[in-house]
Amino acid sequence: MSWSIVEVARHAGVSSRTLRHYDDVGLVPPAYVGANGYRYYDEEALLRLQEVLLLRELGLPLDAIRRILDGTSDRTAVLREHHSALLAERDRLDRLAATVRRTIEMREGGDHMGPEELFDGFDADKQRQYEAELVDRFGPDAQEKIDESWRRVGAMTKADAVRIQADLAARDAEYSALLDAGVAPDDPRAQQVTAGHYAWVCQFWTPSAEAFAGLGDLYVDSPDFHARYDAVRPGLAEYVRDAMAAYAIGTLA
Amino acid sequence: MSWSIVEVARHAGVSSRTLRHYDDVGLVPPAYVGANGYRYYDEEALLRLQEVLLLRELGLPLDAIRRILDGTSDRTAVLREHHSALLAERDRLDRLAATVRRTIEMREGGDHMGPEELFDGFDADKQRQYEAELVDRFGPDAQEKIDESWRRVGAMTKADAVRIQADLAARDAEYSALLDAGVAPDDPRAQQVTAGHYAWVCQFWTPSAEAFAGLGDLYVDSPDFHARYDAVRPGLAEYVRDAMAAYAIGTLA
DNA sequence: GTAGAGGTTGACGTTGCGTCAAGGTCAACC
DNA sequence: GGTTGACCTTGACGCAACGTCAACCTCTAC
Repeated sequence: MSWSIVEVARHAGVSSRTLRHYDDVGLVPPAYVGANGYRYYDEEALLRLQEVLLLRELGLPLDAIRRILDGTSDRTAVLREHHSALLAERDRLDRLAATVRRTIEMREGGDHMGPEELFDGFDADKQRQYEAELVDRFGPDAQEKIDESWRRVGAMTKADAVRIQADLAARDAEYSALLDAGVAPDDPRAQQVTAGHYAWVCQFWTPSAEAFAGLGDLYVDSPDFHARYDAVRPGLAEYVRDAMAAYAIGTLA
Repeated sequence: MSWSIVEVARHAGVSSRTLRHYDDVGLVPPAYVGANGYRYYDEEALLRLQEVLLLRELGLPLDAIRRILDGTSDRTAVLREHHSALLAERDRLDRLAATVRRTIEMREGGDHMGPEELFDGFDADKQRQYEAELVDRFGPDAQEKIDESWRRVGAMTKADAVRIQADLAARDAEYSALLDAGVAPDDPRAQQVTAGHYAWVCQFWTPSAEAFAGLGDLYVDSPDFHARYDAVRPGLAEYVRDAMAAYAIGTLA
């Protein structure tokens, strides 16, 4: 016995378009094509279709389904791999949802402060930008560092912020004086200031050597950071970057 | 100051193809196009790009990003909605992973039995097919019922299975006799048999009226079930379906 | 013959690019 | 000026799994 495409589609709960697609890709061919050009399906084809629909329901791609049904892949192995992929994707979405939630909370404000309040003129969105840049540059590990910095910042008070800002301003001045005096960025005097700078950053997160040097790059590459340093003194962003790079190589590595 | 597309791409960590795409869709236009036809980006364009990349990192579609940046959508509202969608998708993947895991376990066997052992000639894959069909027909709520049936079946013994199979065979014979005697499916005599049938099904799961009638449909629509009933007596599948439908309307609804 | 349901092929669309072809532009170097 | 290699353009096809639509043929009942 055989059925037309619309009969099969109705019975199987799919569209005739889907069935034609499956025929086109060789996944579920009809039993035969009539003289009228119509597709007719028999019971064997229906059973194969049921198998396909079941596996598709599990989220497997059509190509994987074909390999299973044609016996070129082991069904259990494919399902295991798929299971792992599903768990990984679920975890990724979980983390992403947490990131979005935190972004929402940042925008709505709260009692605790964020690092943006430690940098004049920066807002939550820009901070997010720099975090994304860090992750882009150093890979997903950087996200852990960023999360760590949020925890530390979350524990700070306004008084802490005032002290940290004063500390930052003082270091700007120190770097600027060294630049004026023609002290090379890798000179011990400059490196002493950079050690303080490093300690300052460690209030938020503990960068590796590479990350610390990368942070210096960010000061130069980012228009906001660059403008901020140049407002203190032209060329300061590059100077600080070079001092940080030297410190990363000479002390942190 | 302005930068060429490759300079921007390198700095931002995206491809020039991406930048051209963003220009094409009006999301991040360059500051100007030179006489040579090249795109040049200024700081404003870079900042907009950073915003785009940040929001894309959060998983937002480009169209949503555009609406946010153009001020036609409220950023927080969009993020809230996106957050909900992410959680929903995460949950869906979680459930799907659990289904896949269970499918794997079924294929690897175990000590406990499945309903397929209660229906001669059915195997794990076909059972999965029918579960998928039930979910398709009645929505995700059916999955809970299926899960419930697995728990009940898991607690059964082989002796239970023998009794249940004998019970099933007896009911087949009863339905067949009624059909032979020309008793209408909604006749009280037939409905009495169907009451027993319903109780039989309730050993596995407790169907709603709609689901019970749907199960009857499944007996007719599914080639395997249909063949099984027809092996007892031609036309029996339809008869049972009609009896079940009458019982669903007259007693369960 | 007509009307309506059913069926075909062909083609475009979806989202966000990756890849490639063909050809022009730029800058450094000889 | 010519050459080379990097850079840049537009145009186009591909990806995965169909949904949608147009144009036209087929089937069945009236």
